[in-house]
Amino acid sequence: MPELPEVETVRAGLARWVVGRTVASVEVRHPRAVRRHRGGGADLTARLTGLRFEAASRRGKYLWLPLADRDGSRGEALVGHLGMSGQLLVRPVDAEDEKHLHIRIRFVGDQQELRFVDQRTFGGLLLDRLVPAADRPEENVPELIAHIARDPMDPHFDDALFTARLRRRGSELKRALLDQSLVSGVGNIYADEALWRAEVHGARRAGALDRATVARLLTEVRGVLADALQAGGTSFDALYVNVNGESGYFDRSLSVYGRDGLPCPRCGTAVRRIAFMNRSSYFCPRCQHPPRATVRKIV
DNA sequence: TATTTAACCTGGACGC
DNA sequence: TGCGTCCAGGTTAAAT
Repeated sequence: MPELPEVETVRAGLARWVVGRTVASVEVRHPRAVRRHRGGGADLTARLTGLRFEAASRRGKYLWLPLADRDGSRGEALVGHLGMSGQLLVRPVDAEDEKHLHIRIRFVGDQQELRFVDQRTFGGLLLDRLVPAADRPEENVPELIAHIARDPMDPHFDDALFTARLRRRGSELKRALLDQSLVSGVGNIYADEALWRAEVHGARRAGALDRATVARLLTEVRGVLADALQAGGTSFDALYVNVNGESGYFDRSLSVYGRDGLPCPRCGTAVRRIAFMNRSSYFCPRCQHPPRATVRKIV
């Protein structure tokens, strides 16, 4: 499923294939794909047609394409989230429709079109107003995601601020890592991988971590994201904005995620799976010693 | 206010 | 083969 590295690969594809093009038509085929657009599909279609995409931006797992208005002024963007199974594909206009094709955008004088395809429809597109970023007013972000923190790959990510905010949290560490208002772009898979690399158990209290541990964790979060981004980049195909909405190309590099019962690559101890937040967490019980309460719960 | 839970959704895997 | 159940997980509204 798309996390930061996958979304960044999509953003790079959009920057190459979509930026500079003017929307000729929009077809919304599934209302759920535009459920977060206040005016619905007809409104999105009417307001987007005739506008030109100026850039391709990203924060965490959100993408947006700022629009040049008809009079040249800026103010809105097409915002997208891929959810768990969403794909943004650039396809020839005569290519067969995908089974779960929900939105089609055609461009003026172009034989390729942008398609939003999403099996589980957790993702979607909307048109949103751009507002100044809270920490850097010269930078615009869609209003919808103004509350989301920068991701650790962002050059303006503030390590000291993150450390301070994390250490004020009373919740478990993994829950904090998945909180997009604290740090964006980290999902269930890469949270588990980063925690394993840092040799920290996700059930530890965030507020109980010392600064050195937080620094080590942040380094490993960046490391796992960078590795995944590199893997995503190597599979990039020129025709598709993103070849693979299903996770896959980073699978070979996963150390604990999805490896219940298999040996930890570092110490050989069997990897454990526990239920957490209605999903699964994977960890090495030797490298990542659980806090006492968790030991009681999983034994 | 801060934190936690449940719901949304589809298709593959699995058990019977 | 067919049916029912479980599972995957990002986001957010609702509940605690």
